[in-house]
Amino acid sequence: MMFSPLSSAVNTYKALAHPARMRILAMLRGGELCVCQLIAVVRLAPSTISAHLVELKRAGLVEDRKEGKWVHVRLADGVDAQEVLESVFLTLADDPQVKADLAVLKMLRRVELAVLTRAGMSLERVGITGCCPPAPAKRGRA
Amino acid sequence: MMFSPLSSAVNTYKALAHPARMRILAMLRGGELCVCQLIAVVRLAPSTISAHLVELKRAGLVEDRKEGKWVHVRLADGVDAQEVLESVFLTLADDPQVKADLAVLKMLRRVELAVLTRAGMSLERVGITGCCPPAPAKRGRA
DNA sequence: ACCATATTTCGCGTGGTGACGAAATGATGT
DNA sequence: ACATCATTTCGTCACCACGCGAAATATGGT
Repeated sequence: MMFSPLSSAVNTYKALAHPARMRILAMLRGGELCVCQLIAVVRLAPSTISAHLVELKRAGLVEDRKEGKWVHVRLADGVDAQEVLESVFLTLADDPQVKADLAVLKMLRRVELAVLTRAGMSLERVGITGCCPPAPAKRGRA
Repeated sequence: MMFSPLSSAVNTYKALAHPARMRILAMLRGGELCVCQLIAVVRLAPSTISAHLVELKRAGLVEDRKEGKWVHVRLADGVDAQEVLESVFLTLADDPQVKADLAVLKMLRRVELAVLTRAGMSLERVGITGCCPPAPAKRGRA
């Protein structure tokens, strides 16, 4: 499909205008990731993450690749996207949430995908604790 | 208010993710404009344009200034915005809609604001014709 | 003071977005 | 063939964005 520069720019910015999608892009900066890893870090339902990825693909910002049981996602290498993404990453570099994501990711990369998925994409269950909510902490003691 | 880099970036992109707002920004590139001029070119209800301007102000992309009966809008000079806007303008430079807007604007700048507003912000009524819909053309003859 | 008028605010209808869980899909491994 | 399991699609719900016209606000002219 052919779109005017205006509407394709609008589509790009629409895709960027959501925290979860920005976090995903920031994580992909470090290289290709499995969808299950994104689910684990962003902590949204698989169906929700999937929808966000559809949006990012529609905007031409990411591409995916099926490898066996898993789907791997990476930043698109189109010139169009590249430029926008660079400016995105500059502002995001010192965001606390993004930094936390990258820290978790560093640990997560050492966990086999099979282990992660068998744990239901739960970070806690693969030994990565206290990253986002320090614990469920049902309201009771400190 | 203080926002994290992530959420302020999201807010910025949300503000950019609408054709009318992008067109407004592209027009402001050429310098300060009266709200009534924006209404005339974009052809949306005054209340709608006003709402879009509120959005752009919230995102820190534009500032306004009241001069007598009229409100003048200009691009914000914050460093944050400046950088994003430049990349926006590059992609928008050869968009047909944006180019048409700028052409209309060139003519509009020679029309006094009082004349424009007394014409109900109608381009046709100030002698600028055939820019967007070649004519109402109620469906009947060619 | 009063009227005209440029812009904003308000209220409302309509359509789209984002969340989820349940069900479908498609590839693996037994 | 069949069971398993990662991911997507679908249906649903709540909410927000965006359009408008009517009413409110504020400024200038008479």
